[in-house]
Amino acid sequence: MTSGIPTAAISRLVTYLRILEHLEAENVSRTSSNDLAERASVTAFQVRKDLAYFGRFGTRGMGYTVPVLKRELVRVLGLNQTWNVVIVGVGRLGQAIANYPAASDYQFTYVGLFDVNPDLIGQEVRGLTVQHISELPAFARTTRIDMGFLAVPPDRAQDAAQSLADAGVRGILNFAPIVIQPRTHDTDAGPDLSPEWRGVTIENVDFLAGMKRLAFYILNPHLQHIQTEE
Amino acid sequence: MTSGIPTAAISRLVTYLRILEHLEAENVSRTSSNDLAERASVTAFQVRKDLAYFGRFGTRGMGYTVPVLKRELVRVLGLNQTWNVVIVGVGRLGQAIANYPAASDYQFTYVGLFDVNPDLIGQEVRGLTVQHISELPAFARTTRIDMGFLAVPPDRAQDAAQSLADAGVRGILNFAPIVIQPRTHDTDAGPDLSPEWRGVTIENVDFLAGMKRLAFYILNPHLQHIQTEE
DNA sequence: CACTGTGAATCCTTTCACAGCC
DNA sequence: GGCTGTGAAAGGATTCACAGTG
Repeated sequence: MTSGIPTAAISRLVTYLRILEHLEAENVSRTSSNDLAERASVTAFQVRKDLAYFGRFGTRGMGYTVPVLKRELVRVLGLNQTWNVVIVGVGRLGQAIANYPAASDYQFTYVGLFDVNPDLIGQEVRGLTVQHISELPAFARTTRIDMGFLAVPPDRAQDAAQSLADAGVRGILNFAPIVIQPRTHDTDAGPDLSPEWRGVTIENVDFLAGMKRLAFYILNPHLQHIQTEE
Repeated sequence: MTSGIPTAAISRLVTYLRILEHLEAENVSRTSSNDLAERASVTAFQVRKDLAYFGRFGTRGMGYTVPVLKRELVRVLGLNQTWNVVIVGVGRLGQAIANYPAASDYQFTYVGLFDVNPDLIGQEVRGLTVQHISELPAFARTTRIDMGFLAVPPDRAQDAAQSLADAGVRGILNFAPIVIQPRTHDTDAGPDLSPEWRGVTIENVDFLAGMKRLAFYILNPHLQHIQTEE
């Protein structure tokens, strides 16, 4: 990371935000780097450093006020604006995601569901009609799509990812157990990203990988790390 | 990590293994650090270093033979032995996991499903009868449980994790959006893990966090990182 | 000659100690 | 006095250059 903010810090910010939501729900109005650290299973140094990357949100000698820090983290993470999401792949996993209660927190909105299975097309899932993936380009011309969630079988994931990139999404949350290859074209200065992949971010959520890592750490407790986030 | 193996290396080994399975399925018999690197979106240095933590699996001047390297990674990751898994939480997400096709690859076997919802108890899911979570201790006395997958709502996740630890699991794959707190008891040398949590590894698979990180990186493309694994 | 395996160098992340402020 | 914010130090992870070998 050239610009100084560790990617792990972003994961931790998400955790801090969740803790603040919890504290707010319990009407706790103040907290501290120590309190947050304990709840997040990190050190207080880490909490303060992570927050310091983005500003000064506390009061020395006092700590943090829950609603203020929460608001600031929401802003930093971009959760105070709308995000239009499509899901590609509406099998069991895609439906579980679509129906997951907290997933439409903040301004995330599912705007379209796509699949190739004729049995699914036309079905209603969470108030949306499943469309064939071939409808995605037309759909993208009428509706802004910010993110795509990819919950198709592994052998279809690369093509589906390409469809999402072609549709102009800015980010892909990939549930399939593959590494997505952004398409490249060759220039004389080596291969370069195709324009539809410029600035597209990919996050992987891969439980098969998680279960294999778990096997490894169970067998090798000496290099244990208590808790990992992919 | 005091002992020298970066945790990120383990994630990458899982990726290399997947690539090797893919190559084997296509009857490719040889590969190289360069080929693996390209497919995994990392550098060839990284591939060689990651493999070197565990042994010498290649031939200088030649590369790696696919079945050999695959077998070695399977062994390193502990996938050549049986793993008995229970799922706690058999809602939509738990069922999607139980039915995910590749999840019973290698020697992973689902041996029990648990929930608290009366509508689910007694139902068959993937050939197993859903039991009430209160049956878990008795079940654990008759069947060895290696891992627990935790797919319950966030407000039940801490208690369910405790039940899994009490049942003697060695690892928890946590799908709930919370940080699990291993129970501690206080000694004069500070707080210490309770015995049931000794050596228990936790891996988090959190798509809500993934979607929030995605929002952040879409908004901050200058600190982009192409692809992250939680 | 090609490609692996690896100590050394670099880079990044976390930890620390303390200055700054309420 | 207590707790945040931060430059500096320590610790890890990645990159590199090249020695080693079929």
